[in-house]
Amino acid sequence: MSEYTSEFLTVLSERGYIHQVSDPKGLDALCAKETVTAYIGFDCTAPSLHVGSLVQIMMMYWLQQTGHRPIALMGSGTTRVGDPTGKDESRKVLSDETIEDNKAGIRKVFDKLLTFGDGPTDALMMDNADWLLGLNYMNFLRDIGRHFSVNQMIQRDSVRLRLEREQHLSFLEFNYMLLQGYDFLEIYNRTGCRLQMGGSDQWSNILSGVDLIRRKVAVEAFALTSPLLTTSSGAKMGKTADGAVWLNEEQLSAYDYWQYWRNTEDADVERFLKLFTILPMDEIKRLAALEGSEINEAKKILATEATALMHGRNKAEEAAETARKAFEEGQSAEGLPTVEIARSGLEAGLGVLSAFVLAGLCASNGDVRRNIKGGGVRINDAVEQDANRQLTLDDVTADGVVKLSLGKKKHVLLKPV
RNA sequence: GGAGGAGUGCCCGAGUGGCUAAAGGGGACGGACUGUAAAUCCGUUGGCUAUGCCUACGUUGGUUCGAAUCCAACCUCCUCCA
Repeated sequence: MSEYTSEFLTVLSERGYIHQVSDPKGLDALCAKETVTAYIGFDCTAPSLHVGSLVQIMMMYWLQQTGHRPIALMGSGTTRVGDPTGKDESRKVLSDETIEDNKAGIRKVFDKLLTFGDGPTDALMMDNADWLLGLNYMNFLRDIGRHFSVNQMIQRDSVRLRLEREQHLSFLEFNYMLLQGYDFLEIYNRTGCRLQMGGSDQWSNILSGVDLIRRKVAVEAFALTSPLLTTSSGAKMGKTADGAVWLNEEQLSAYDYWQYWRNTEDADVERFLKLFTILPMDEIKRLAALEGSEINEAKKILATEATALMHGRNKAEEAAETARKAFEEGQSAEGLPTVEIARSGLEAGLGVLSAFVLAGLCASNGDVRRNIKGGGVRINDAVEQDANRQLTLDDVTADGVVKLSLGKKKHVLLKPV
């Protein structure tokens, strides 16, 4: 199934976005014939999406680029229920207000990559709260529930595995596929959308919508999932020491975002170039052919291109330049993350411990002490071994800052104001 | 409704009266080696106004000189039966 005729599926396929498609030939024919509307759902559990969702976002980008219409579905309705799919039972109950705030933050990402509007291929933003919150249980059971076969539902991997291992499965979880299926039907009715995409873990939920649409309105709908991404050494994408790699600049600076991609493992470079940049394929092949330390060139391009998509070309170039100065010339370039402190505080003397905590480099004074002991703490590029060292105005460099470093990669400039 | 089991640090998981800020593993962070990579090796991994003090083993109370460890009640989760 590697040969597609439609531009959309060809691009997705050669760039590695496709894990499973419900009816490859049928979908391919549809995409080649007409403007297809497709949607992906996002829950509003955090104020920003992170790189874990980036594959899905990029699929929407390519959908629009190849002449189709994407719909970003905000799952603020399902978020109010709480997605039970995660194994952690300790999920917070989010207030309506928080969910609305989160939704606002998440929308920003889509504005960067998709063109919204009323044209035939302009993207749409929808919210399942609009139809889920007012749902009447009896009506839902009668109109939607009747079309779901429990016999089939328990065949789904997500359910079957739980049952086979005699693990608990709540009725709420069991219902989740109905809700998501209903979303698909509702969106089809409103927009004629016939394709739902998502991560591979969403496969069975998407199929339930495909089935529902067939039963309810006798139309063939399609499911397309992307592979679950891990790094070559098996770690989940998007997790770092400080938490998730957020897409919004309020949560993660463009510089840090650039650094995240710059530190990609060798083995992932080609895959990530295809998935997370929009560079042409022959350019990617050229970069992927680099070996040894030359791979670093490919990583820099990956970082700059990926950052440009999220934060704009200027911010990406700045981040690249800052990194070049900091790492290749050893200067304390201006673009490094900067924390402002009161000049009076420095005059009085500021302890190293406090300084590193203040700068956000360490979690606690003890954390700083440990790193001092381990030789990982530097002030203005000089290793500091005295935990009682006081920073004063004498430590301010010609650039008007004090450069604090933790390890070789993390730098923060303290700027007295 | 009945019977049984479980809740330990970021996660998994030992511990069943003092030697326990709590084995071991994972993860993470720092160091060495490199290419701001991987692998490997070494170190660290509750907080503080720090030779001491405080907080911590689901919650609350109790027994005890002393409890993560014993007792009681409660909460939560799980399994089986109905």
